[in-house]
Amino acid sequence: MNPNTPKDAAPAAASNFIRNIVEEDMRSGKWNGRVETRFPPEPNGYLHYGHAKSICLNFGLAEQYGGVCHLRFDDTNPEKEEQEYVDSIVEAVQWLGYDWGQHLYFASDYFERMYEYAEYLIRAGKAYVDSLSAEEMRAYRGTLTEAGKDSPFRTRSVDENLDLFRRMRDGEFPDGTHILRARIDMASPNINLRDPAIYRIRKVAHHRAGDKWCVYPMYTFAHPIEDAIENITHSICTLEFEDQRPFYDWLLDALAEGGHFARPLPQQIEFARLNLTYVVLSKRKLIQLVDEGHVAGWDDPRLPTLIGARRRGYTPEGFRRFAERIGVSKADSWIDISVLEECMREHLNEAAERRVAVLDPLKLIITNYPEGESELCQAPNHPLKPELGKRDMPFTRELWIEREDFMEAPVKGYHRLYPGNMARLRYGFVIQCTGCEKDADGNITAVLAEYMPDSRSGTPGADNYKVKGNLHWVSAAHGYQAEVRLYDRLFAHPNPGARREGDAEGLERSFLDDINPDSMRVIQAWLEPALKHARAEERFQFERHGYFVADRRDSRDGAPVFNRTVTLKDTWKK
RNA sequence: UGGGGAGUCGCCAAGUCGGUUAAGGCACCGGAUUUUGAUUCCGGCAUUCGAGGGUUCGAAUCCUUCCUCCCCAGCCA
Repeated sequence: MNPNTPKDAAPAAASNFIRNIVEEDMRSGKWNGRVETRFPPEPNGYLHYGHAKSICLNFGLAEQYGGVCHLRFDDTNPEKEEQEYVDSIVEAVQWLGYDWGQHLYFASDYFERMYEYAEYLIRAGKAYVDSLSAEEMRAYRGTLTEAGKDSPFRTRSVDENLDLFRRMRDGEFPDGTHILRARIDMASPNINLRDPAIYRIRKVAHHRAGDKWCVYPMYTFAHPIEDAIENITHSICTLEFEDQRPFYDWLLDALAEGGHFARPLPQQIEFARLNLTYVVLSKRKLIQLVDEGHVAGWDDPRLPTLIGARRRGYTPEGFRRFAERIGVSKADSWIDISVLEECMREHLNEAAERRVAVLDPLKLIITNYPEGESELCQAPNHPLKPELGKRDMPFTRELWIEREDFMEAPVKGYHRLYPGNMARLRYGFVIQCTGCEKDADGNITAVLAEYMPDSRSGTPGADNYKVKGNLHWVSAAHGYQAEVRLYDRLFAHPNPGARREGDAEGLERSFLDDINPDSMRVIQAWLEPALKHARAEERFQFERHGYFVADRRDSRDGAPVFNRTVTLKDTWKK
């Protein structure tokens, strides 16, 4: 086995409570070995890192147990949903590498059946049309500690309810005048069971159904039905829906009793949503960041959207690795963003070819190297994969090196360039620093050094010199300048907008106050010639710096623009 | 003060129908290799499971009291 193969290249699936449920169902034969899950986004926004966890969970489960996972759009609220979001979601899930096959569904395609089920509920005495106003309904609902009371319309006859509901559908009433409610228990300690609303009048065109409907089902009513229609076995959602599970079961049970669905019925299972430090994931905050121009758009590489992550250079494999690493449970937890970053590094370390870039250039003059001459040095494209070959890097008298690779007065432990010290120019020669040049203000303008002609990498003499320092370089005569964007975390605080110790009483913080002013630095870097031909979205490790990707929007043929995905780990404390 | 959840190492997280030393990962700390101060490799890292009481030969696992945190009163999802 290749010693460089990461130990978790093919990680054994760790046990978690959802896998346990599925495995128990497999053992008991509850579903005859079938596993069918679904990722059910509402098309009212862009997918973010939190969705990635859910996508990996649902599709991953299907993948692991030989089942299928549906991509289903929960488009029951025409006022918020748009086709644009459907398209972006499809693209994002595909980008993550998941395939739903033929199983692309829309809740709106079930509207007819949902309507029929609603009528069935009315006929079964399990639903009624209420004509209270929204405010009255709220008042009748009671509070967390007080029971609610029955609406005066709760006792309407089946015929009257049916008549009213049909007229709601036919558009006879304005929005908000009537509503269909499940008839359960206004005194239930679970507020979600106090006759929840299941169908409302909304005279709005739907992005797919057009003008066909003026009554739309509520999530509470629609979701269980969608699951049942699609024969979902395990309906996985986040914790805040836990209180709704009794209604989920009540509804499907009622429909099963009426012969509309066969048992066993889908099982709702809740898990804790993702919380990440240094990141905001709430839809409202993301919209604000975009609308107020704090970032350049929904695909800004600093945004935690999947479309942003893609531009940033994050990889689908990295997200999958991340999902597996953080696990699934019901405990509220905060994952440090560095875990995600490390997952990206791990994948990129395997996947990305190496290149050289000088981000903060300082001239290095090899005083004993002839002017006007050059020779080719060979640099491996990937140290872990020799089969990827090597490329040429021209070596000349004048080179660009990193400004931080020289110190006139070195600090303790520094082992790069300083007067008298030897270091290796990676893939080139060992040099000995002889001094530096300065301008009138004392700024260092060039480093001077002599090279050891017999120390060339790859030759027998290369090992004659034992040096600790190893620096990268680009020939001043052959390299070229290009735009590189150095991205960093969007927020400078782990919990943006949260109160801090020592905050004055009553001080209100906004997450916007915690925006990192250095979240993006645009520089002109010196790049090695081979980088000129990078294709959009091609990823590289810029040696000793980090991972970079050719921007998919702004790169041009022969002129790629690079985005920094994530830095390399650096145990040398500056 | 109603209901529903959750509390196991710095961060995640197994284990929860009681049974020898409380999985694993990440982080961290060594040490080895290394032409990336990267990677890789080896080693270390909870007498303790939110707290107290109890049952038991034996408890993170059972009982009990308490504490903390999260969610629910949209005609949103």
